[in-house]
Amino acid sequence: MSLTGGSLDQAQARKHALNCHRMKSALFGVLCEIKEKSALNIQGVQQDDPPDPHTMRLDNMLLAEGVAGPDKGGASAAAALAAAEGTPDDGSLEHADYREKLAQIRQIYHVELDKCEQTCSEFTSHVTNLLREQSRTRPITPNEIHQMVAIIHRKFSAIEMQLKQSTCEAVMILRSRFLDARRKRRNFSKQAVEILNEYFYSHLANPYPTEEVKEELAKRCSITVAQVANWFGNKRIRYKKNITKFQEEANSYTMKTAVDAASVSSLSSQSDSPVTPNSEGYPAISYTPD
DNA sequence: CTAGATGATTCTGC
DNA sequence: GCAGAATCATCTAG
Repeated sequence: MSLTGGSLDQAQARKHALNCHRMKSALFGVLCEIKEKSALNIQGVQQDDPPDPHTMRLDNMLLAEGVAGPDKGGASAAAALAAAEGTPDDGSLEHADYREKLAQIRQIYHVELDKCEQTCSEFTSHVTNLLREQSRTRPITPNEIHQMVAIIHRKFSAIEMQLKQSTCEAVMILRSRFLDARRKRRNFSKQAVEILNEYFYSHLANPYPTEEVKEELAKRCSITVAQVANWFGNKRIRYKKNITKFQEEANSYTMKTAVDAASVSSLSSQSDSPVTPNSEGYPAISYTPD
């Protein structure tokens, strides 16, 4: 304070004198001209850069996924998902979940985008005002201000692009989660496993059900033929890998079928049992009671 | 939370 | 094209 206090008025007066100097505008003109030509000038600023194909791709994808553009609640994406899946039965619940998560992504995207745009315009006007203010005391051309604004916009559009990219990634992850059938794996019902095991162990010598049998088993278990085939494929290999581990299970099922066969009584409600007796000559697992 | 179980997928050989 | 084998991703019991 002691340094400036006394001379503040003096400095202000000098500044004012400078601003009002008759040569000021001429001097500024020359300085600006030199600046435009010199290295101080902002280099490499192309005003009309062509639309970036990467950005366009991101925009198109966000539009297609229902994240950008009019709010459809991800309906189109969910529809596409349903079409890709081809399973209209259990789809509604899954799609509701999908839509909900997509809506979350959409909301975050728009909030962040708005924030970005607002910050950009605030920062731009701040810098513009600052430069205009400074242009009174140092040579700054309107073109320079314009270029500075362009630079700011470019920086912010880079941030926007990153936002778009991460949003796209999030959507893709979400999509893959819902499209990947493995992620929707549900264990078969106890009854279904029972039916399949029953067939497997009673045909242990040749556990290769025919197409007809697979269809029958699929119907009884309320699963698809492919699932039956998968189950038998897995079962065969896992059984073979560790027979001792399955010994107990095998015993329980062979016993069960033996009991069932022995008492073909009225209590058996399975009139359409596909469990055909094992006619092959393969050695079945031996029953070893404890 | 973790290990084991389990349904699905992918690759390979026949 | 099918079966076996390996692997993945999820489910589930403890």
